[in-house]
Parts: sequence; structure tokens; C-alpha cells
Amino acid sequence: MDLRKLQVGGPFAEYLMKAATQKSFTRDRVRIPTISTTSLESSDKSSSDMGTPSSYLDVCQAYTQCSSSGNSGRHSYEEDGSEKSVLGETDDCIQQISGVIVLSLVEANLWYRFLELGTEMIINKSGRRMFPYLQFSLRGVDPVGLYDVIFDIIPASGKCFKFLNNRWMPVGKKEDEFKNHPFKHPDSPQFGADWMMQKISFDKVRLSNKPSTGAGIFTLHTLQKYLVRISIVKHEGDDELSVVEFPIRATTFIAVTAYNNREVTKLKINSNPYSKGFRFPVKRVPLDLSIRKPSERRKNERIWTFL
DNA sequence: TCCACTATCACTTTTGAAGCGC
DNA sequence: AGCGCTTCAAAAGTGATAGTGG
Repeated sequence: MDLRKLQVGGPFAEYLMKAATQKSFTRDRVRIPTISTTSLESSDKSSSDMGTPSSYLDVCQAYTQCSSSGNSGRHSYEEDGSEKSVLGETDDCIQQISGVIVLSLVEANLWYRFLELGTEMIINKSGRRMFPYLQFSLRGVDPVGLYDVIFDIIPASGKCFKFLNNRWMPVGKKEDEFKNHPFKHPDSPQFGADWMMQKISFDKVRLSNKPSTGAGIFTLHTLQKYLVRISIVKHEGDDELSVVEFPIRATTFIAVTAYNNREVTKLKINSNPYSKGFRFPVKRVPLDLSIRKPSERRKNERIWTFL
């Protein structure tokens, strides 16, 4: 196994200890040593525009730099926070390689089509699902090792954005992030062999603009840029965890309360099954609101008039 | 006046309970 | 009684849009 081992301690250990007590972390076998071998000082923030006030994120970022330096990112970031596409060929899947672990994003083509337009994700009070949602497969993990798979969302830019002249422009400094709890996949912990046999999906994750304590609900600021990060945590022994981080550039998006780019809306309508109702131009006839049950209203008054 | 945000609408898909036959 | 299949209503999902408020 070529996983770099991390003697977990300090702020990262603090995070894991907290995480282990949360609802989304059902496992009680996570044990944290007291020796600290990771420190915030090791973080080289100049290499990334993903700075965040959260100590947990700082530590993860520092760790990411040593553990997943092999990521095959296809997008880079300009000084102003805007992304510079270096997308070349189109793939059925992309591979992010960290050590010997390979993460293959499902529907990578779709993600990149959105990315080229400037992905927008709707957020609302109750929490809106992501579309596309994150689904991937794993290779190269230890088949008999015990792993957790953890999803979280991190800032992708230090700026906030505005949609001007049909494109997203950085307009100022981003706001401080909400405290979000990373979301552990419900199948965790599971043996590596089991993880490799299935597609791992986080389709139930929701995005909100109001602080929430619900597992799998992430509170974000509108008009700020984020991306998804996956952590593969191996339970090495009683006092040791190995962590490999995969910040997935293809998932970079701007949180919005209403779509700004018509092209993004069109692509969502054409690719999301729930949006089929918007695929064909239809003159919608108002329903009779005096009939209280929606299903009865539909039965009585469904009139379709194609334009 | 502008624009981010919210509630509600009209649609589709998913889910789960109920009914039925074997 | 138990199982598998079908049916159908309710729940949950979507983007559109009009109204609100800072």
C-alpha cells in the first residue's frame, strides 16, 4: 500500500474527533492520538486560491499538497479568481490520481460542459440538490483495508462574483465561510474491495443559504465559487489514519439563488430528468385553484397546448 | 431603480402503500 | 401467510416567474 501515512493530531485530529461524534459519522471506532505531527505552519497558501478561515480546511489544504500532488487538474485559476480553462480533449471520465488511488468521475463530460459555461448551483432555504451530483468510482485502494469516504465543499476562490456581460466577473472579496460538517458516505466504513465494486454517489447532498445542522446539507454564500473535495480515510490501526484528498476541479460552481446564464439553464433542463417538463415549449393553462387537491386539479384541468 | 431572494406554480419522477393473484 | 407484480396517489424533485425588500 502506497498511501502516505498521517499521524493525526492537532487541528485535524480535533476535526476528526468532532466529526466522529456527529450524526453523519455513525462509526465509533475512530480513535485519535494525542501526538501532533501536522501543523498549520506547513501550509503553503500561496500555491492556491482556496484560502479559508477554517482551521480544519487549512490543515486539509496543507495535507492535500503532500498527499495528492499528482492530481491531473485541467483548470487553473487566475490571480483574480476566475478560472482559466485548459480543457483539451473530451473524456468519458477523468482520473484524479493520488499515490496509487485513482478517482474516476462519472458523467465527467457533463461536468465539463457545465464548467465551460460556468456551472451554477441553485441554493435555497430548505436545501437544493446538486445537479449534476457527484458520482465516482475508486481504484487502487487496499481491498482489505477499512475506508471512509467523505464529501465536503470548499471555497474555490477568494473573490465573490457578479454576472456581467454574459460572464462571471470577480467583484470583491468573498465573505467568511459558514461552518459546514463534512459528510461521510452512509456506507462508510467499508472495505476497499467493496468501495471499488460500486459507484460511489452523493446524490442526496443539498446546498443551502441558511445555516443548517442537517447531515449532508452545506451552507454556502451566494455568488461565491466552490468546489467539491472527496477525502478517502483509511483506518490503519488503533491510533493511525491515512487521508488522501481529491479536490475535484471539474465540480467548480458558483452558488446562486436563481440562474443567471441561460445556457446553463438550458443544459440543466436538457440533462436533468426532473426538468423534463421544461424541455418543450408549452402554453401552460392555469389550474382551477378552487379544487384543493393538486392531483384532482390535474385530472380535471390538464390541457396541453403546444405552441 | 436595481437585483438578490422567496414563495408559489405547473410540470415530471420517485416512492411506497394497497390490491390482487398465485 | 408469504411472495411478486401492478397500480396509483403522495411526496419530492425541477425551472419559471411574480412579488418583496434592502
